[in-house]
Amino acid sequence: MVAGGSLREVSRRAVQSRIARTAESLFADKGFEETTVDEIAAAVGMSQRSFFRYFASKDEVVFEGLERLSEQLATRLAARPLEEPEWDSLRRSFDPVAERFADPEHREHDAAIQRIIDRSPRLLAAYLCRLERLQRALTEALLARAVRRSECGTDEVVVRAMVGGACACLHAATLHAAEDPEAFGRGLDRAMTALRPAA
Amino acid sequence: MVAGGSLREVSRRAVQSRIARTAESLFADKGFEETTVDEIAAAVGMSQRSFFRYFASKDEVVFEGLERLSEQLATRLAARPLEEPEWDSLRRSFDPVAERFADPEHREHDAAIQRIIDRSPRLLAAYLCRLERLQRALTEALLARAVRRSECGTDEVVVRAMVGGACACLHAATLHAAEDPEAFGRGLDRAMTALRPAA
DNA sequence: TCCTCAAGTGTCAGCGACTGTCAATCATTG
DNA sequence: CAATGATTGACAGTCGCTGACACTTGAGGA
Repeated sequence: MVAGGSLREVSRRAVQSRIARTAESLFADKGFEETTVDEIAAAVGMSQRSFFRYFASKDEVVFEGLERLSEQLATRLAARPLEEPEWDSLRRSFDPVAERFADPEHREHDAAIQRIIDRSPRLLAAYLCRLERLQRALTEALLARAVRRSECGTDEVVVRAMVGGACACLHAATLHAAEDPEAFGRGLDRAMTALRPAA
Repeated sequence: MVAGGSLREVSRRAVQSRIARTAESLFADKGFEETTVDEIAAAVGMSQRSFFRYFASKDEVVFEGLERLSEQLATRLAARPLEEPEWDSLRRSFDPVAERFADPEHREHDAAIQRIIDRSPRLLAAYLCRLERLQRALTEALLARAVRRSECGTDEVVVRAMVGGACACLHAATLHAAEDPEAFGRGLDRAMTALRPAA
């Protein structure tokens, strides 16, 4: 577990976020598909080849921040108390997302990114892929918890479905928040209350 | 609403499924990413350009059948009785999927396709995209139903989340069925029973 | 001080998905 | 038979992305 990273990694991160900022403004202006990697690289002042040394693909630029948030959720879930009902643990692990929506500055930025994603089928696909990966991570966390509680009879399908259901609530609230950003938290709570499993 | 389509469309469909069959066997042999469109076209006996006249992208070949199944689910849901609880309607609209898993011939074919999808990140993304589209369609169907029952107070976020939860059950059962195809139906029922909303 | 080594970069060449264009072909219809 | 419209192949081009190689630069040791 490395916290900050070496000096080299820090400067690498700095370049990455410079690229990301530049690219995002281009995407917002012209759209994702209409912006070529060459243009981004030129705007940053580097060759196309170097762009691909910082990001494995054009898609990744957009999801730079989301990746970190996603990891945060998984570690949060793992840190919840063992006795807490799983549904509540899932809800609590979503808190960082709600906090981002509460902070106006982050909200503005995230909304811009979401607009970019919604307008590009390719990006939507990539986004859903990340969501799927998040679900796998959350499922593993819950399964590991079940083991630690020495519940041998845990039904993997049910856990997977429950995580999927919770993430569906998150996704639905996010879509809803596209129209009314303030309503994210309330929407999420309504959805998760309505879908709460009986057990 | 056209049922069969004109003679031209029928022959077009025939060519499409010939391409699809050829492509699938190539994918199964060498993998999706490792098979070029040129190879597929050559194997079918046409130019690459013509391939793209039948399929908008290389991805689409794989999802030819799934698309139809998806439409089937949406129309099924719309046809369920108004009084039926939404969760039950969703479960019933999934019946065609269960039936496919029950039929050994279809199951074999679908399992092959699923293996292809699972081995390619790009295809997984495309698959999740279709699932998302299915969710949109199902959500619309349920919302339309609420209108017909003249329930004005329907919470769109909750409906969206509920559909998402049901589809999460479907997805979880599908993943589970990758290991044990016979267990699809049981897995789906366990998941949907466990996640059934209280209301 | 000079040499060396490693990291970062630019250039170039190439692959594969996909698109636009145009001319040739083929079947249909009058 | 001639005109028309749909289908096709051939070709050229764009864009995302990768591999190979040469160059620069800055840090550290001889």
